[in-house]
Amino acid sequence: MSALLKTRVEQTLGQAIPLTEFNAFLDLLYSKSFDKKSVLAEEGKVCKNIYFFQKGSAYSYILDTKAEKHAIQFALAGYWISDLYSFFSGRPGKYNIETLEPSEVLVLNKQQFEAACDTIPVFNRFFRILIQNAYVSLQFRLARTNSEDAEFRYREFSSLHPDFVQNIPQYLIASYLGVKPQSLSRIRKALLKSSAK
Amino acid sequence: MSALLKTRVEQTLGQAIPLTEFNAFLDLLYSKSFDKKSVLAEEGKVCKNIYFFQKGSAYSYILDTKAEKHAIQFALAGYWISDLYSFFSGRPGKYNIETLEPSEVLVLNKQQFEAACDTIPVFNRFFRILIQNAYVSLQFRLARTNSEDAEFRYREFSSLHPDFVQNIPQYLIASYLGVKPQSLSRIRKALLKSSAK
DNA sequence: CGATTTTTTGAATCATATCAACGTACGTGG
DNA sequence: CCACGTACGTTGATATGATTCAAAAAATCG
Repeated sequence: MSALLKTRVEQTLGQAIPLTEFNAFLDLLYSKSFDKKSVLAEEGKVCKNIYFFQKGSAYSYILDTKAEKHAIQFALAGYWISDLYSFFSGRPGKYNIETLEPSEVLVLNKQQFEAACDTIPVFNRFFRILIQNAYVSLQFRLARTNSEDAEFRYREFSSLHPDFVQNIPQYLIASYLGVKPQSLSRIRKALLKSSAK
Repeated sequence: MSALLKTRVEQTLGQAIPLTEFNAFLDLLYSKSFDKKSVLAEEGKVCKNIYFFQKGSAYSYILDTKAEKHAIQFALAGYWISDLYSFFSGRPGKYNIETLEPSEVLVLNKQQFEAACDTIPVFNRFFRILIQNAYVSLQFRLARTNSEDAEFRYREFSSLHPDFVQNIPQYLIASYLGVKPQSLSRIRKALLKSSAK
């Protein structure tokens, strides 16, 4: 029984979920531990699972034409992470997912996912909302990248995701925000100065 | 009967679709004409339709904190456009959609959409793929914005979407690519020069 | 502890934005 | 059908935010 998972699913759905349904869902997941730097998904390979983090953290990234990493998404305890495109389409993924710490995750694979959607209507809805949310947050992020400068984006990110700022290395946050680590370091310095006054 | 729609749906699905199923789907859509600059969706209002363009063109955009427009998506004949987030969630939208020319579109509203998903399994799959594609192309776009310079992005955009370059005003393409119109003008000039040699 | 990774700092450079002006095209009413 | 106004595109000069290169300082890990 994972209280964290239940809470999070209910938050996503915006409604309470009967315990019987939740337990039916829980039966479809299995628990797994990963070392630091474990690879949960790899570019070019089909991503067969969705991961729910109970402990630890991970991030997904893409390699650009110069083989540089660009952080796409972060997951801490209570977050889902996957290459949803590859997972849903069954096509080779474009992203990599790696743990940042030793982690405990619940794994949902494609067959069980389909079983959950087919047999538990509320989970059909849940996963539709999951991809919607992913889509919306991407749209928002792109709009911000195109319209605000790096300092604005970092401030917004900090207030929206203080947990990420606490737990994710700064060079990955920089990458997520679309700036170089050196620039983020300078931005933070400037913010500290101005808030000190 | 819209041959264009049938072709496009089959392309998206990657499979042929029986004529009976297609006609059942077509019955759920209705055709409508719009003047230039018609508003198909508006920020703050629930977007109740998905639009398929038979003729004409449109674009969706978001307003940033400085009230500047940022193009999100374009639609020419053969393309779908909507505020999918608002459409699926039933929540107020964050985007605006406006025609660029007098247009003829097929309209699918939420009830008919749900009817299509419930009664025609292949359309359930179709719409799931539609949002997946939207999600994937956004991910790709964000990765590019964060990793490549404006000239690269424009060249890639031109080769990927020559139809957009032909039919969409340059200042909107600039906005879509996350640069100012003046900069795109200079980029094009530089490209013309280098290709002339 | 030593080794590696991450963060900071400085100086120079670069890409894109900004401001301002002018040219061009388009379509709308006279 | 032409003229006029508005929207769009181009160009130049300058400003600015962010990158790059290089190196040192700080933090983390085995």
